[in-house]
Amino acid sequence: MRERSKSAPTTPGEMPKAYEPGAIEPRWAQEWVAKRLSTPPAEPAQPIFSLAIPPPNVTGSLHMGHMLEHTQIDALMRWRRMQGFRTLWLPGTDHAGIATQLVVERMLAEQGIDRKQIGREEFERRVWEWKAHSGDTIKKQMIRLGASCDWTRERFTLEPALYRAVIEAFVRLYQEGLIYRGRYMVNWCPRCGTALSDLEVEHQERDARLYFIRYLLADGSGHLTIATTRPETLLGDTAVAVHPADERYRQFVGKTLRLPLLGREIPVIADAYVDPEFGTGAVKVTPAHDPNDFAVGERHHLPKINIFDEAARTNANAGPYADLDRFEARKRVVADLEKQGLLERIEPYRHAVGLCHRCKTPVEPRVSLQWFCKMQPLAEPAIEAVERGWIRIVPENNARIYLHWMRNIHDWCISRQLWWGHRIPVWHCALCGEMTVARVYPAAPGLPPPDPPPTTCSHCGVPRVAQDPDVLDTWFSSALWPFSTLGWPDDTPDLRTFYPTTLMVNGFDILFFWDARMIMFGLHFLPREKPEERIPFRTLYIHQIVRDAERQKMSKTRGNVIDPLEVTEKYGTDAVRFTLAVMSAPGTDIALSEDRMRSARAFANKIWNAARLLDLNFARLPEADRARLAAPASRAAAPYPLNGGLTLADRWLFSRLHRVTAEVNLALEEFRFHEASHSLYHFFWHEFCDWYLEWIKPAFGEDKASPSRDAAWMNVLAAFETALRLLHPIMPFLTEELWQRTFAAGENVASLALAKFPQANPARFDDSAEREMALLQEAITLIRNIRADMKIDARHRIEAALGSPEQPVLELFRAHREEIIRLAHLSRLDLQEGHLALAGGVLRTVARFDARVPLSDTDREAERLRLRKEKEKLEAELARLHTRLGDAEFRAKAPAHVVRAIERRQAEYNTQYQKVVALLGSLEASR
RNA sequence: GGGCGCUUAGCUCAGCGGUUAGAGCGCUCCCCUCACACGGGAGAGGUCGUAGGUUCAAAUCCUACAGCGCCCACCA
Repeated sequence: MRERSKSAPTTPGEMPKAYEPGAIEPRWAQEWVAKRLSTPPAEPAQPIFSLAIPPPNVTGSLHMGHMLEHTQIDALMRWRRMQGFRTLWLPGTDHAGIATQLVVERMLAEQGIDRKQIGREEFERRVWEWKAHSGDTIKKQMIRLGASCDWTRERFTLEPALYRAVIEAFVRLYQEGLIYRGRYMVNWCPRCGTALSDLEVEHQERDARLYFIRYLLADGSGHLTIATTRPETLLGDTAVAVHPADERYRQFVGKTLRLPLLGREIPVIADAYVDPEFGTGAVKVTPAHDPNDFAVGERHHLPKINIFDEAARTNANAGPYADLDRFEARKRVVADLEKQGLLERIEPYRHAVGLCHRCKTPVEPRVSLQWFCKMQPLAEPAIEAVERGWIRIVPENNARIYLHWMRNIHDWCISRQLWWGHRIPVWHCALCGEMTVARVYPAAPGLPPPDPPPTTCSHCGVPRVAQDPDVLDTWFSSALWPFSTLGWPDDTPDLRTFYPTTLMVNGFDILFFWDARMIMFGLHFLPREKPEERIPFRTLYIHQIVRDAERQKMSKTRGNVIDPLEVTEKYGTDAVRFTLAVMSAPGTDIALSEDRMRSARAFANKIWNAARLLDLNFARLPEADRARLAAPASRAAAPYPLNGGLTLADRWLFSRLHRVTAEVNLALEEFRFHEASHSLYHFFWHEFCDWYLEWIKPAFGEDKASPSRDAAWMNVLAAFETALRLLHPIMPFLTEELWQRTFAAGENVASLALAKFPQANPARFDDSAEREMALLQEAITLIRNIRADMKIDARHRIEAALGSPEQPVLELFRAHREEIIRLAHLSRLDLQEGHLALAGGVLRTVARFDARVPLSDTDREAERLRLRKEKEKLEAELARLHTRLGDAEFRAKAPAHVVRAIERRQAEYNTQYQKVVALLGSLEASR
């Protein structure tokens, strides 16, 4: 049934010494795609786990932020898929209107080409060219990362089907009266030549100046001084405003001022918007170039004088200052004011400047004709969906941020004066000025035919209509993504099966841009009875922000991106994935460091070599034994008992394995990738490799067939294979390679990616095995400790003695004498009942036993100092515990188990303390 | 102006009410022991930003302060 990989090494005993990701990872990446492992199977009955990718912008290639996002999504996808969910990770890309247009414009600029020279059609053709290139790069990167997407369902926001969804959404909202067109003040980017939404304006604190300018009264009876940060806009002033209750200026209200430089007469008006505390308490009013002044102008019916063109250069209204850049105009205006003695003073002033989110040009508020989407009616259900828990937001404090924003939402400017995007499907009549709406989109097979573009006005019938030149904000199409990609507006099987999607994963930076709007549009457009079935996703998980070494945010426009392919090639995909996962603690940022990647690479290598150790020994077994021991049936039987009972090491290992399994499952449930990774790292390296493999080496090294050899092999292979499964969601390549090599034969799945994810069995938790193993480890460590402190050559075997007054402890040591001898590198081990005497050696003592190494030339002084220190520490600790236990309130109020634990500890410390005192005594006596 | 977050070992960060506070890297000492020097073994290193408070008990909860960062916002 399954098809064994031809490329995987098949001969045991031939593994390279080090893990070579470059030779292994690309092979599996290709094979997973070729075999379509990530296309959800057809059976409809299974539980669904679906996610629509946050479509990367086709502005270039993927950066580390994407890699973090994709690593987390992929880990969850693989985990759920292995758990038997019918998973769909739907991939795709975003046309990213303004961002992509900017990239192509910059590219053309390098060739000295302006987009206006080549025209709209040719420009769009060039952008499509670029899109093909960028989209291809992105897909390759994702495949290389191992992203388990269903590539048969790949989407792009500007492809015909999604174009159609956008047009459908627009037309419906328009017909419902939720989309309107009007002349309002909007944020305008003079470089991009387009309107922006409020969200696309980035505020940045900057040092600026506050100019105090005199406006003379027309009757020559005096002057008013105003303060402004933008003196050049006085060219468009149509009033000066003061607060109605401001005594200082009461006499001025209603009088006429002469506008400096231009001499135009303007009134002094009273408006409560003015803050008497700021500046001089008098404000120049420029209704065409400031949002507040715009509102004042509306209230007072002031004329709006526009002094700038689309590129924020002064126009004819600026009189002698016409045809200047806005900053040049400022210089000239200030210089002339100074010359005329109208500039009182300049103060340094720090304030926020609005910048274009994409190109960082200072935004110019501008009155223009734009399209808007009414938000309040859409926001109400979106608030309810989160308040009532239909959508869970993780980490949950993001829900508060979301709700706060939603409750204060403003209408959304959705039109952009760009060429790259979905054209607004509205035709304007040259004669009557009315609008004609039509469902026009690119025709394609499988789609209903679009409306023909209107040729006559639907109102007056005159054949002089032209399509609105604007395109839609790129986030308009993004807002439809979770359902447009599944076939909406048609009621497709995919939409019925996978919507609402189970999960959305993205960064905080697009919570408002995207998540909020998906929720609003999903709730609005899905033709389903219950609102909880209309939501676009059931859980929204907000991931960390990846920063560079200087803790700067990584972003395409900032240009400080680390190419994921570069580090992937250097350290291996799995190592980078593990690094990202292990640093993914919720609510924190990730300052990516190469140190961590190196350590993750070492981890991969460690696992590789654990496999190699098994492989080398396994290779010596007869082939029939190998087939039998590695067979799925053998692993299913593990842990395999020997002579009716498991060895301590196996009880311990499987106890730990099941606990780690529980930890990993729980951590992934809660998006705690760092906990899952830590558990796996610690288990694999420090428990499985450092202790377990060392412990059992002699057993599985046996050549001769025996029940003990078989038991050892079955157990170690089963544990190792389970651990590979556990690690697969985070390190898919390494685990797949190792699994295919040893375990795939006889399995009915083609890949580890389709194998079953382990489930913890609490019956395997074995406290006594863990306690006993801890005692043995403590004994071995204690002897190694003496060796290291006494500078005993690591190659030299020595004698040692262990003594304990407790029979069970001695029994344990006796039963594992061989392991202690081997792991502490001894030539001989004596076991004695009771405490050990110093007897001319070095004696170390812990609560339940003593260890002694006979030595003639020990450094007694150093040993004495060490003991002194230990004694002091114990005294301090005992004093603390004594006070604690002497506190009646503590005994009365603390839970019984806490009191008992402290009493136990006190008893242990006491024993220890007495032994240390005695030891110190004998050391000093023999001095 | 609001809102949110951070301050724990030299560095980067976990832990967020109950044993002697952890990890990775770095550092010190020993070892190329037949899986791995991307390794093994053993260590050193922290009064958990400051000051109060709550509690039997506080890195962990509360308050204030200091420093750092982010988001939102129409005071020119």
